[in-house]
Amino acid sequence: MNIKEVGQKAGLPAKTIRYYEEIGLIRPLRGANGYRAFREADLHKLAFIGRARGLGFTIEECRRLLALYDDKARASADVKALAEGHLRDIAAKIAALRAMEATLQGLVQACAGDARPDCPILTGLAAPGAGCCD
Amino acid sequence: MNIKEVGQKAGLPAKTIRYYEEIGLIRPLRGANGYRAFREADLHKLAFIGRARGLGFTIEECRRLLALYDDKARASADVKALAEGHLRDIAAKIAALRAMEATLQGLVQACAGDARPDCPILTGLAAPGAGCCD
DNA sequence: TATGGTCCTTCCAGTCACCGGAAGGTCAAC
DNA sequence: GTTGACCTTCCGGTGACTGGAAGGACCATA
Repeated sequence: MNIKEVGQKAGLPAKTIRYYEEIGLIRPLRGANGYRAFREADLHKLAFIGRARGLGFTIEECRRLLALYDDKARASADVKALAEGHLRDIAAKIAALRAMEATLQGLVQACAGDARPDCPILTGLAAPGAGCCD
Repeated sequence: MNIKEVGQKAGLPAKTIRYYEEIGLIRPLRGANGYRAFREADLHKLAFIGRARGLGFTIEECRRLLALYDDKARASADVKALAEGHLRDIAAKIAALRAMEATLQGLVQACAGDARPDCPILTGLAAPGAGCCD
């Protein structure tokens, strides 16, 4: 398989796959013409990485997940710990975004949104608490 | 005011303030010794930027917010539109994170997390749908 | 056989919003 | 005069790619 074909099957752009090779996540063979030659195992690995990335795991976490996947003597507790750590990261990000959302929604609701210049959003940013509803 | 003092008052590290000058967000004066000399107006602006960044606005959005803040003939509708656009971005990010969280939670709950190698998290990543609960 | 189009390769640079550190100048206190 | 804390600029790195240029490879058709 050439890079484009494997990319289509794994749902990843060719550029990304080259990058994954560069950082040592995958090691495809090379043909006589210098083209990368992907086997089924490479495709499998790429799809695995793609799904892990889709769940928000970092590249380094993907690397560890792949190592655990390859390690037939792994303890599922190690995988679970990794995933739970990531779940905590996700929860923290959601909480931070929700806090932003709540504050900003308060400001937006107070803003008339007409042709006049008076704007609680700007005054709220200029001096929290003094403006309106921070 | 020197950079450290203004940084403490605005809640921003000196590095960040130098960066903001580099990209043209602020233009502090310079003393005879080459040190940046910050006025009250600079501090005000920096605090404004800091709060906007804290709400997740990008640097470019901060630039536009500052321009609107300086424009006494602005329409509050323009500010509101900017904020609402950002609110949509936030909502989209939250939705994406929640989707990740839900999927990952399903996998984590199915995982025994003991010393055995069997792991629905890994099989779920290796082949969605086949593994367990994707 | 020429030619065109689509693939492949590497390398370089850019993204975003900074952060760390090195090398060197300045200032205030003791 | 000598610390030590500040300031300056410049360079490089972060994460995970993405875009583009320059050049080689492959295949089908005229």
